[in-house]
Amino acid sequence: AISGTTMMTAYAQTGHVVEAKELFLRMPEKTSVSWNFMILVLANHKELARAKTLFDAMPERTAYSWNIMIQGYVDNSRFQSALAAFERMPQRSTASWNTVLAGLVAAGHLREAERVFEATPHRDLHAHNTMVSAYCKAGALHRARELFDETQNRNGVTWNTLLSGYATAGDMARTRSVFDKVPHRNFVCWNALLQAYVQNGQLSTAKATFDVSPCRDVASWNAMMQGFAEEGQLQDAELLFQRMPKRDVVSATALVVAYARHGHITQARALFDGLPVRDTIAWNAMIAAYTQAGLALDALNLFKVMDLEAVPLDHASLSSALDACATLAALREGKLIHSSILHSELFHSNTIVATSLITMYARCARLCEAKRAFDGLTKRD
RNA sequence: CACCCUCCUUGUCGAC
Repeated sequence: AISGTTMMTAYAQTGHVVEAKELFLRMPEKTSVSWNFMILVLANHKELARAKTLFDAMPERTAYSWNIMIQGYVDNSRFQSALAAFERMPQRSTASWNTVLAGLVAAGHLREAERVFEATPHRDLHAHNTMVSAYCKAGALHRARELFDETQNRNGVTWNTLLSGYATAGDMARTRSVFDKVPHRNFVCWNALLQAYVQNGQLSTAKATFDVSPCRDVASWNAMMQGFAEEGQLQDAELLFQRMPKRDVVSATALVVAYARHGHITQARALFDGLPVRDTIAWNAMIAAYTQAGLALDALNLFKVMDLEAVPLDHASLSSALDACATLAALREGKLIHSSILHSELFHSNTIVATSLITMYARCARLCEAKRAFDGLTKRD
């Protein structure tokens, strides 16, 4: 017999969240694994409030359960809640420390991250890798290198992190020398080198790397295609897209954006409509394409469809939609979006969304004033 | 004890 927990896991992994939920509720004896797993599913689907309710209702919370909640808060940029949970939990595992560390890094709090790193009882390889990555993101490559040198038992992630750090900083000499020293180059490593050349405008070297790479996957093809697109070589990008052995939603989104940037908005939309899988970023890209083409009404309409189809919104979706409202001076629509933001409680502390909200209200207010002034004028006449 | 949570590469947006 298949256990309920196994069945539930299978449902959730195939995207059948509702079925997983029902099964969980019907399970006569809920195991600790099933509780944790249900919380994980809810947290991953941005249903943090429900996850929290379940978390509170659990008979026995392990460090694992706490870690899921902390990660959920981090994913939703609720860093205060993450820290609060971290401080409240009875015993912290290494994963707890690492989750909080990664959360602080994601929030851009390097000093705090350093403090947590120092305080971590068991600083494992994950923690080291997270900090190397943090220094790279902050442009502190010297510190990244020092920590890299101090790190025992480096793995592929450690090497790849430093390599990408140099690449982002535009230091191709060090990027290359790190690459040459990597003990076992994996797919990420080769792709990181490829991307390094792409993002530093060395498309022909990128191409050469691509051609000799023993590790070519969909990410390699996508990176090359994006390189052509960014150089304005739309036809080459298109050709690559057609020749790719495998395409995913990333490939298609990149081409949608490329079409749009070249003014081919209809082609972009056709490609978008034909996608078998459309994630949040794909929708955002299409909406932004309309906005940037000055087609604010199309942008707003597509946003409404996105919302209707229950695609998870993020700060970029909301920001684009609000920008469209601003352009159209659509105060009513803007207010609707605003209230749904307040209702969802997901974007309260998001500065990007807040900025778009202010812009929208400012623009509408100005127009309203203008309209009032105009009305006043006609009445006088 | 094992399992499930934490780190690296490709697509959208990010306020002088």
